Amino acid sequence: MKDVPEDVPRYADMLSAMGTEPRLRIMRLLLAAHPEGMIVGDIGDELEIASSTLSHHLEKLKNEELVKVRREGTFLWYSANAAALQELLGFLYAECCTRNRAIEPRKIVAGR
Amino acid sequence: MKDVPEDVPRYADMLSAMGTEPRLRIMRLLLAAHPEGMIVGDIGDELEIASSTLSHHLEKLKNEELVKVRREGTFLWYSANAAALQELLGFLYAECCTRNRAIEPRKIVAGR
DNA sequence: CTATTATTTCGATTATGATAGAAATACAGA
DNA sequence: TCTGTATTTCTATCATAATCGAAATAATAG
Repeated sequence: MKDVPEDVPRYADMLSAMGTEPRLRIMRLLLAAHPEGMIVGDIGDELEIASSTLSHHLEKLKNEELVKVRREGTFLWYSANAAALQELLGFLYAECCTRNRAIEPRKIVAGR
Repeated sequence: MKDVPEDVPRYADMLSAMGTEPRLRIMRLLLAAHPEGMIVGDIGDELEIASSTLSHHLEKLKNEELVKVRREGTFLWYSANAAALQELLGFLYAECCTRNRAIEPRKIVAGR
């Protein structure tokens, strides 16, 4: 398992995209509604975010591949990209403890 | 399992703290060196970060409880806070799919 | 106390991001 | 085509963050 330094900026951007209160709320909401997701208007209603601001946040999450979009008529359905999230967590722990094997990576990753 | 909206800002700050290239590199380095961690000077040498800049980044990671510090003589040893990371991941997925149980949360969390 | 090394704080500059109102675009239906 | 609703883009403002050199502090050894 080698280091992949070229991926660091990409994963940093993903973390950063989730690193604000409104966007983290959006991600949690979409995860709760996984896998169908929600339409933009309902997200905005539930989180009370102005439409232009919400659009800006959704664009960022989309750019970082944290959410996916599909159109259905006049509605856009946004949903969490579970595979990308999984990748991100894998990357974070990829080298865990490689300099000292006292603790198993799974022990940290797996959680409850 | 209830929603805990008051925790959102805290976890957003944790994600944001890891959401820059230099700090994500620091976290990965400290995870690789887990659980002893590394001294500031060695982190700076390995990542080629100016000492004042590095200090700034370490302070932020420490404020968000992502790293722990202990002093040993004139050296400061920084190490990853594995428990805090675990909490963060747990929070992210806490409500996964609660609006539709088609997918098991573990399936997304567990990874390889 | 002095010298030396490790680390942080100060101060200033530059860049990036969050926000939202108003205007523009996309789609569906009559 | 005209209308109404959903969503995005435009434009501007304000706040926060990254960076680093220089000076300051912390700890140890002599």
